Amino acid sequence: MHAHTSRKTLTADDWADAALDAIAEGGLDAVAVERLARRLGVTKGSFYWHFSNRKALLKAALKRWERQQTDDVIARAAMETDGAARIDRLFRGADGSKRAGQLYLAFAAVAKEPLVGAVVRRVNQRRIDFMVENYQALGLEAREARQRAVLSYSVYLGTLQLRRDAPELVPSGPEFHDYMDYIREVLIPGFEASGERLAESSRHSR
Amino acid sequence: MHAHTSRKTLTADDWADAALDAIAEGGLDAVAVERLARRLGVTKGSFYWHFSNRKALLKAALKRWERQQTDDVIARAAMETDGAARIDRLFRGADGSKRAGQLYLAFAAVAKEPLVGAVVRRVNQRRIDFMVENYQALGLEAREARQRAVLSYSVYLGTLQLRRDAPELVPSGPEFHDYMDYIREVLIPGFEASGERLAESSRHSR
DNA sequence: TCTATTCAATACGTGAGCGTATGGTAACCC
DNA sequence: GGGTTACCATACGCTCACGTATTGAATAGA
Repeated sequence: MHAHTSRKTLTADDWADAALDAIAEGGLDAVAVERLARRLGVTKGSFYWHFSNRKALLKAALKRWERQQTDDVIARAAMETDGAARIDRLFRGADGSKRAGQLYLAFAAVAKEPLVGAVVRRVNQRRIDFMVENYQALGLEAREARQRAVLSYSVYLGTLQLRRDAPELVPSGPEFHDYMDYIREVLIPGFEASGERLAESSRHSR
Repeated sequence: MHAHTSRKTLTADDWADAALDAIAEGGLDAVAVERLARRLGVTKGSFYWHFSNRKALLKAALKRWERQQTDDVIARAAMETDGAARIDRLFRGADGSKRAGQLYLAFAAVAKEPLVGAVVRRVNQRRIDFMVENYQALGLEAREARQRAVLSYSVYLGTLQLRRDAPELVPSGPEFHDYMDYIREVLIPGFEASGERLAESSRHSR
């Protein structure tokens, strides 16, 4: 179950990953040296050899997280050919990795700490910039591309939040695809629901 | 500056309000008995007379918050005549009270605590239900009304989050009204931008 | 084999926060 | 005015977490 049975000696990255896991599950407070040590099957003695203090661990964890959530995610999405598919891919990511969402929310919750806040701002910045590019690639001029990007990203964040705080409220199961189609229809210009089963909806003329 | 100069003796509600203030500013961890006491100009002795323990204070604070964020907010929005105006009002509320937003995010961040989580779920439930009613009042049938309600509420939450974590990214100043009009146009069926100044936008045909 | 380096265990000191116990002081009641 | 009640202060013990200091063991290199 635990990973500490594989290698016999720990690295700084092992600690950083453990910190990220802890944050995802229990928030920033869960990053407690002794608790992580127990989790890794060692004691504090190990930790203070790899890091000078708790803050250094946080920096390392934040660094890893930032890379994963910008370069990596964007690189993966950039593999799609057109802007619409990229936007769609980012949205699917929201549903996909639960850990990623938990991590963002946990970090964002303590964005008041300057160390964390700076990284959170950069992550948001890069994500939205990427969104803007995608919308521009779809033919929108700068101003509207930015509006749509911000709105889309807000939907992303809000869905993340709602799925965590009240999962029973967000459509799932058979209604899930309908809901996703509706979102795409609203947020992706030129998108039309495949099945066209939203007969009387989407036009409010009643 | 502080309010403790007005009355000479504290009440349980004073403590609950102080707790809510602390949560809004510093998260749940900021609810520390001794710190609140200093803030109120007294010592722990006072606290443990009004409450049996910290948990009891949290319960009281949550109770107050739940009422404020459901009954009160909804009652105020219900004063509007039609559904569109009500939805619009709820969105304005997001921009209005900063404290309310901070409070929601702070509570939601610790929704894992059963005590908090139950309340957060109820608050979300009632808000979304109210949204659904409004969309139904606009002529949408149940299924689509729910989809739109969830999406709108997600936008609400996401904007809240984004305004806190990266305020420079969300349109403000002169662009703010344009952005709000865009949001309304997307989320409120039958809405058309008043000034019609979105000449070449809002139709992606370029 | 001897030794330096790497990694970890143990023991200790400090501070913050919770909760308890007990004492103090006004106001009010009779 | 003596006593009860409401409200608060002070002092104490406990736990948890951070960080330091010191010791221990394994491994690699010479």
